[in-house]
Amino acid sequence: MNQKISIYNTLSRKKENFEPINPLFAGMYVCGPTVYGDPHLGHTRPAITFDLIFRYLQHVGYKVRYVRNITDVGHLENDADAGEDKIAKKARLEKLEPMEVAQYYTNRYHDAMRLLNMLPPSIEPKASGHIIEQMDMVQKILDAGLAYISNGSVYFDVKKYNEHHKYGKLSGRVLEDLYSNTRALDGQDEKQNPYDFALWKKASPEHIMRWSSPWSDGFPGWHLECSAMSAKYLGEHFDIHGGGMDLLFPHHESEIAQSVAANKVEPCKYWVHNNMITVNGQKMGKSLNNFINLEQFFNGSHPLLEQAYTAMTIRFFILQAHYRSTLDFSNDGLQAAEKALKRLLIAYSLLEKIVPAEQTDADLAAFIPSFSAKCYEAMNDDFNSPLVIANLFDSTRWIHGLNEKKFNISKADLETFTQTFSTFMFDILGLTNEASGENTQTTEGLMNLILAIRQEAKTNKDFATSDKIRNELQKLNITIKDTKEGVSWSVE
RNA sequence: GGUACCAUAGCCGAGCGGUUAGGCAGAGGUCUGCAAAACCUCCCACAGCGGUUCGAAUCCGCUUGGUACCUCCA
Repeated sequence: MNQKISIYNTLSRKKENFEPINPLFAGMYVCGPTVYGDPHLGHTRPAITFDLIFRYLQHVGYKVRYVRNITDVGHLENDADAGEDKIAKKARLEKLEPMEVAQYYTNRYHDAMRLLNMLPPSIEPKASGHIIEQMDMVQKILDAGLAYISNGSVYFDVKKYNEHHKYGKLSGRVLEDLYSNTRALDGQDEKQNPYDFALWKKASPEHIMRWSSPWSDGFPGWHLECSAMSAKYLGEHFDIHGGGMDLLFPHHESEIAQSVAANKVEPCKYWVHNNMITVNGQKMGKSLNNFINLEQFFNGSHPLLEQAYTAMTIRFFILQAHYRSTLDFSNDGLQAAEKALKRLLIAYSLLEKIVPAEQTDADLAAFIPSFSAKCYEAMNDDFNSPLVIANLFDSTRWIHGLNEKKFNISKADLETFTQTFSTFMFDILGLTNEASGENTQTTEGLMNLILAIRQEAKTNKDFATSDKIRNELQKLNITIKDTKEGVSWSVE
């Protein structure tokens, strides 16, 4: 690898050098969505964060296996015994097969991810397809003596585990505090201690998602799927485990405990957590009922939205903040992102049209390698996408200078410049020009005809006609701009 | 209450001990029949109080304010 990446590890609360377990290969597991509702803005944060990491690791030469699960069983709506599976509940409400619900929302999720230009993960395993692996893991933990059976359910024995390991090492908690701070919930009589968590839950008669097991007809517990599936596809010890900060405790903490109990090894080397998207300073979340669906962004239908925002605007908006910072939703912020992205895209289209000269001016010749170096430096420093964007903006000054023929650039340097810009903008940040490619030959021909007529009117100083054409086209969301180089048009 | 973390110009948002972040908005200008857009220039902030240091937005302590997790959550 020609780049040294430093990555913030939640486990050590420090940036560490990224050194994968197997040189040249990188394994990354990310907690995916529970498919019981439409994807909302909150879902895009981890998706974009780990898409960025995936893209960058690949770019610098790692062979990356990126695993992101689909949770279609097992997440309880409330507390243990009184709880009902989220998918099952939705299925009951909508009178659908549970798998129909899961499939529907999985499709919706995929559609949104595609629009946001996410690369698909290498493997996207479903919890429901890995019941056997999860049962095996339960048995291993039972065999290790770190779980107990209670009324058909299997619970992880946190207290016993803690005798030889440290439960709470990831989230910085100590067991004694957990004990005194755990709320008294209903139906905890099955547990020996309130902080124990379920590995297998016996299904109540009305529970429609259930599988046979040695312990009971039931379903796997909250945290088990990620442990089982990551081990299956990435090995018992892999490189990166990612997810939202809200999953730190108890989800990831429990994953560590389960994996250590079952496999005698911690699941991963680097824990990476993205921060939350907030609305008016508060976390955007399903449970707080303050989330905005992605579809609502795309059509502008949510009351908090002043307008519709494209997928790329959202992607850019998110990339403009570092993944470990909270990001507050605002119309101002999104509108700023929309304009800023447009400027970068315009700059790139200008860059593509630059005609090279014999030689490159000295200042520019110095800039081009430093531009590339700074972009790599930013990405190497814990994937600092806002800094990459700042560097792209710095380069636009040179692009405009070239466009106005203030500088000269050689063919080779122009290629390097274009390559650097395009690599970071499109390959690594994963931005795209949504508008391009929409215009058919017919449209192109029609527009050329209309603009020729308008130009004729202008030449004849018939501004009434030329303005009429411009205004009427504007009503069709086609914007005409008279520039020095000629007339340009674009569809909004 | 416990645990983690944050506080940067009108707004968003980098910064990790010493020289410009960047974007949006705003002001001036260039271009233009007029628009619009674009481009150029300008706008120098770090919650408060102490401390460490030759030097602190950056390290330490305290205070204030805020967030997340401790129950499903991206």
